[in-house]
Amino acid sequence: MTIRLLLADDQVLVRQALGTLLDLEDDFEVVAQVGRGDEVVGAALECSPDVALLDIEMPGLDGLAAAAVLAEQVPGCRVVVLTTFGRAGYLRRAMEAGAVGFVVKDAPAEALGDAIRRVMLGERVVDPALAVATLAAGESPLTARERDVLIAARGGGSVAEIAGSLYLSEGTVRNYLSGAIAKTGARNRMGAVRVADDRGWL
Amino acid sequence: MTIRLLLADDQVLVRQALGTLLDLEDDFEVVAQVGRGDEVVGAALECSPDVALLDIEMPGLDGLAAAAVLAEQVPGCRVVVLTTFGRAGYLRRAMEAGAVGFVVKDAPAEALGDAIRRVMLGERVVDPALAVATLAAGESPLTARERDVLIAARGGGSVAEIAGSLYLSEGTVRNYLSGAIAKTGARNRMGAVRVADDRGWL
DNA sequence: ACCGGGTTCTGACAAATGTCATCGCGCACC
DNA sequence: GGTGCGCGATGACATTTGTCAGAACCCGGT
Repeated sequence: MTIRLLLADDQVLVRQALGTLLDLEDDFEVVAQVGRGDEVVGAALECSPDVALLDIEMPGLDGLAAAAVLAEQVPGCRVVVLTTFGRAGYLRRAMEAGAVGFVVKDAPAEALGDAIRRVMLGERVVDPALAVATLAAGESPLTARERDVLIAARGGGSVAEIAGSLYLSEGTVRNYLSGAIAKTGARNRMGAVRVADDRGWL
Repeated sequence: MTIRLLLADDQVLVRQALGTLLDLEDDFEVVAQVGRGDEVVGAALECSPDVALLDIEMPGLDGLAAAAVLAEQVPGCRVVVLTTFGRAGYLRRAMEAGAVGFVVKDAPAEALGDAIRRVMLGERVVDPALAVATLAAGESPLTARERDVLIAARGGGSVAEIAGSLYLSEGTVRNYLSGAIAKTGARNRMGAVRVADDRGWL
């Protein structure tokens, strides 16, 4: 009895390579391949895969959002997030989105097959080192607005531009920025953006 | 007669998948796989591949630097750069480093095989759209020092920290930063870093 | 009804950043 | 030998950031 797989990754070359690799295994069958997050659900409804392998960085809809929709609309399909970056926040958000597995592209190929087979047995599969890092990063101490401001600041704009895009006064933006800088332990905006981003707080 | 390939990519999963994909073709044989830039030359000397496929983002030594060393020390080996990002500056730097091919991971799998076969015939292979973008981005207008300062600024440090790490006075750093901001058309440090980075000027 | 916390604003202040003019030094090019 | 350009520095200045206190509002909990 073969395990039916859906593969979502925006890099065609990587997706095809991964597809061939997995198809070589006797118990795997890649039944759908998509290159955009917003095509995931449609393909899953059509092909009813057992496991969906989702990259995070994708156009249209990111893999985490796609996982959330998938968990809701196609409950029979287990989600394994497969990503380049073993960033702490990604893991937490993946779990919150209903994923049951999390594999980094740095892992050896057997680890992927292994993970797929184990989630089919009902297990949750996560790299232990990454799990520790995630716990260490902890919950975000940022308020919703501080988060918004940091996201807007990521683009590199001035306080005036951030204020404009969020319809806030400049003083308010400076206040939130100040709070975010304090909470992240950084010494300026750039540092705060980097820290918060790394920890997955954005 | 098979074409001998060396494959360099730090993401094990991607590398293995790509390896299997290429090995399935009758006229390809993957004779070496490495995960770090500084292992490329050693492996090439040992296995004498016809074509080296190099990712750019790698630990140790980046793919562009590896390409340069390879072109010098193993002249019989053609270099094809294989990267995630079709960023303008990468292409130029790859060409300067002696690469004869440039393939984006967004391309379909046949494009890669095609590129390999064509470089073996002595052709140079580059995605035309990317070539245009590269020409549009133009040569870097930054002086060597402006570039250094921007690179140091990328980490998010203050002027004092940048000055310290480059052994310059703070005023000088501010001057270079100012010049870089003007030349990139940005309105502050963050913007300048982003623009210059995107255009491959760093 | 009261308290606490998040949101939004203002005003004031210090520190960091960006701009500009100007100087001397060395190197390459004509 | 002069000219131009990049490097490195200084000083002065305007602007932008970051910090802090205070005040008003809304909302949820006790």
